[in-house]
Amino acid sequence: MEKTRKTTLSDVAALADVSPITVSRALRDPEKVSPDARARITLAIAQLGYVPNPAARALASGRTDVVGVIIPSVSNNVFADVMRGIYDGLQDSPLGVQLGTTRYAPSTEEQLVRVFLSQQPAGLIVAGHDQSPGARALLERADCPVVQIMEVGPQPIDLVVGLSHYQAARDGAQHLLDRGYRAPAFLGAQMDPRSQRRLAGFRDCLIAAGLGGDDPVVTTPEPSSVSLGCRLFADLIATRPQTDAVLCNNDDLALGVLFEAQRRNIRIPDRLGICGFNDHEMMSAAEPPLTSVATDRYEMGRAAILQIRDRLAGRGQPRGHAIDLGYRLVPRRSTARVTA
Amino acid sequence: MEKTRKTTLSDVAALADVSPITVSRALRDPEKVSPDARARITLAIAQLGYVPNPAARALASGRTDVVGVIIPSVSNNVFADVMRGIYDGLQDSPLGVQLGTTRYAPSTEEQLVRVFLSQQPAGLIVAGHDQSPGARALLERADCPVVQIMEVGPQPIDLVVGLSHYQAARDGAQHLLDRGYRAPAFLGAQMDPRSQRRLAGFRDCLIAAGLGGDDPVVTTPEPSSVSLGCRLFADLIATRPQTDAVLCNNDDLALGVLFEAQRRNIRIPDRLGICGFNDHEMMSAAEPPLTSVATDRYEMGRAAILQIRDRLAGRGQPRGHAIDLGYRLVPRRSTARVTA
DNA sequence: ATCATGGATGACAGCGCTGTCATTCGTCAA
DNA sequence: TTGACGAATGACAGCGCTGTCATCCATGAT
Repeated sequence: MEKTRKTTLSDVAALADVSPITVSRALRDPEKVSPDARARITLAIAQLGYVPNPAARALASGRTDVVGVIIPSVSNNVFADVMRGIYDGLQDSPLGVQLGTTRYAPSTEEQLVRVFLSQQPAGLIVAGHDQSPGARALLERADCPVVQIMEVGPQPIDLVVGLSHYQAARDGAQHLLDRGYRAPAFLGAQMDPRSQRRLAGFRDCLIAAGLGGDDPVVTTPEPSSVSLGCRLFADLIATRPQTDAVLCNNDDLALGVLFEAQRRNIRIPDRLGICGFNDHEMMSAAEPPLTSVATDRYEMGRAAILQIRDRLAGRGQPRGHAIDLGYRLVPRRSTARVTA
Repeated sequence: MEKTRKTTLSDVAALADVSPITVSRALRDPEKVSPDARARITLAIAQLGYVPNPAARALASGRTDVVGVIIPSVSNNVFADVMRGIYDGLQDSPLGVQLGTTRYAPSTEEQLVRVFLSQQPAGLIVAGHDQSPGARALLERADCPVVQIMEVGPQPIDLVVGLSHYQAARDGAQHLLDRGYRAPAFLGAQMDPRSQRRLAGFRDCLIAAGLGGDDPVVTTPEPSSVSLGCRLFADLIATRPQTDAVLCNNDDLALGVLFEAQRRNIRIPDRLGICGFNDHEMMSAAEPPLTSVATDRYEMGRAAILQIRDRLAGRGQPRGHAIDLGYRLVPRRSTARVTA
């Protein structure tokens, strides 16, 4: 097989009978090229099957069409939804994505920020606002839009799309109290900063209700899973048999609690109330359907990309702009106790 | 804030008192540089906080450190597991990932292949072996390793890591028959080519058992979900009330069937057997635990990357090499019928 | 002492594109 | 008719790195 040199801008230019720079402009900024030349160039590109070389573009212009995305993990289905939003937000744009995973390690995150920024990305999306001081300094100095997603909080670096996990969990806990549960517990896995904030919301709700005596909390740093929900719930009722409701740090755990409760013939919602977090699609399908605090992970990713696209188009929001996507308590049968 | 020019190879070279090319070599191929020079260079890099410019590297060398990954969707949790394997396989390598999603559209896939290949990737990972003729031609001509994942099949393009979905589903169906079920049905969503092959395995199993009379199959092109499992199962028993077992195209659907059966007080496994596909973690946690055909999605991603890394290191497998990761039937209570 | 050898290093050019001017040409007001 | 102006286009250089070949020097064999 013959080594065929890739077709370049100059090849297109020669065929279209213009100079290379005009082809470059036709690609980058069609308005600036006469309709006539543009037509010839378009034709030549099609005939030659020309595809621009992004490395050369990046080198010459000091910009890339890549958005860096730094998240803790790809297997967490919260981030799967976010990624779907990101990819949808990218539609009809020349942008691509470079994904990095921190595995919940701040040092890895800082390293990724450094590497991504050195590649002059079109924008950067990072999860949360608990970056290390070093990473934060780098991001503040970045000359591209930076979007912190997942969570709203104080002192944004640049743009923010998220919600208050503290409030969301606090409302979830309040819902349990409103339904007449008097000994709710908190179950958490993979206790990242957002989970910590949810836990704080739960605790404050109990304290405000005068139920803050002991601390009905079972957590683990292990990654979340349905099986883990079973185990944590087993631990919980072994140590606190009086528990009459659980606020779960996420839906996986809630599903595990449901299964374990079924195994032990614990009646839901009468003997035990269950509330999840995120409102994954399966929650409404379960039997009984499971209450959850709904978050819009998909929109989180999509909005983040749109923020970046707006900025690149020159009509973006100013530094410090935050979009609070909020949350929505979705009460279902798993907490529909007949109030005593 | 002052516009600080990025530090380049030459800056490092000047500080280390060597020529730029020696720095380049120290980075790329440390063996070829004297220990003395190497030490000075390492120091200079640290002092300056130098980070190489990948665009310049790519332009000059015609190679990048990016592996292109082309999958149908990021939200499908099968691919989430694959991605986790890919990222783990990347550990301790200079490689990065560029992800593209086809949304199950062959034309999008071909477009992505074209764009990715034009960027001279270090390797390419594509899902399945049902590429369009155009995409296939491009991939065959690619001058980088190409790994087809998910499925083993005839006429590999280059490397393959997968399993036989036909056999896996056929074994799943056979398991239902072995357990005494006599009217099993197939439930499928998002009927991509691999799902089609699973369906074929199911059908052939029934035919071989002399049960091939009608065609107890309910499918939909919609994306899979737990709720969809509920609905499809409702449709199924409305039209085929004699159904005594379901082989589900994936675990989401199986979970939906479980919930819907619970809602209708259909006893599992006696009145209805349920078998899923993939053996997602939740299957063992469910009540009753759900039988599934286990596949190793994580290893699929990891092995694909390792194949590419081996190739790049010059000790790779020859073109046409296929790794069959197989599958494993995991019988659980959901099909533990007391055989009549 | 001489030369072949190989390891270490360097000079040069160029990868494909775009930023920054400069140039050309047609149009319109004076 | 003339000059000013803006739209369209082009020339040039250079982005930061690496492939290729050339050079240098210490070593050991002759």
